[in-house]
Amino acid sequence: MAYTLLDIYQYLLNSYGRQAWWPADSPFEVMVGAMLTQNTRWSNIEKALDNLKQKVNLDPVSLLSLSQETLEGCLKPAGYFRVKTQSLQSYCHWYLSQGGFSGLQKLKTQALRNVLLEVRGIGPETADDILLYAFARPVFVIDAYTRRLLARLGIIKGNINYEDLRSLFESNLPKRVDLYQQFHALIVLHAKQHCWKNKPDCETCVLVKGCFYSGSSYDS
DNA sequence: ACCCAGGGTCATA
DNA sequence: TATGACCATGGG
Repeated sequence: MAYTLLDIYQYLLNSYGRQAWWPADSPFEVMVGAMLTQNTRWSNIEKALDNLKQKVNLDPVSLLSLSQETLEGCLKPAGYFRVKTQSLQSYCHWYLSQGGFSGLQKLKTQALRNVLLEVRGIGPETADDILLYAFARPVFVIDAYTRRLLARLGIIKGNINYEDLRSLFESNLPKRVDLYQQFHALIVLHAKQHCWKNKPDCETCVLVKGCFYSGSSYDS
């Protein structure tokens, strides 16, 4: 590959600087945000989080004290509000049954990942968001932007599966939480800054000349 | 009016 | 294992 993953990281870091990710007041809020943001803009999730905070403290016991209707009402701006209400309630029950944050923090990363994936509504990316940004584990988060960027750079084929791409990152980078947190944040920022649908040209982007990887041509 | 967003589940072949 | 339908709101 022309670029190593570290090259890409250095370029992004030099271009944008360090990012403050994930915005949240607590690890539990990170988890809630991770579940809500599935296939949805963060601005929508902020509205839902505000609705929740206006009713209760953002902790599992308080969330479970809300009726189904009330919770759905709060989550409405987040989209898929019925699905996400179910997922969030399942998560809260599971979280408490596992002894909360301190109980879960005792598990090794692989074990924690496995039990996370058993929760309704948590797939690989959401699990890895939670592992990396709430539990501070060295797990690389793969999303659509990550896949498109690497496909655009010719490093991977667009249809590489999640686990293969994750292991590509984790086996070619130092296993450092801070690095993983920054890298993922920078990839998302870069995609939004330069590779938007309406501005396919990005002369300031040295990494990908004429970069335009928001379209579907690199999805397959 | 259309497109899509920081995915996941389930049914089908 | 892989593809497709479905979930739903809000911003461009």
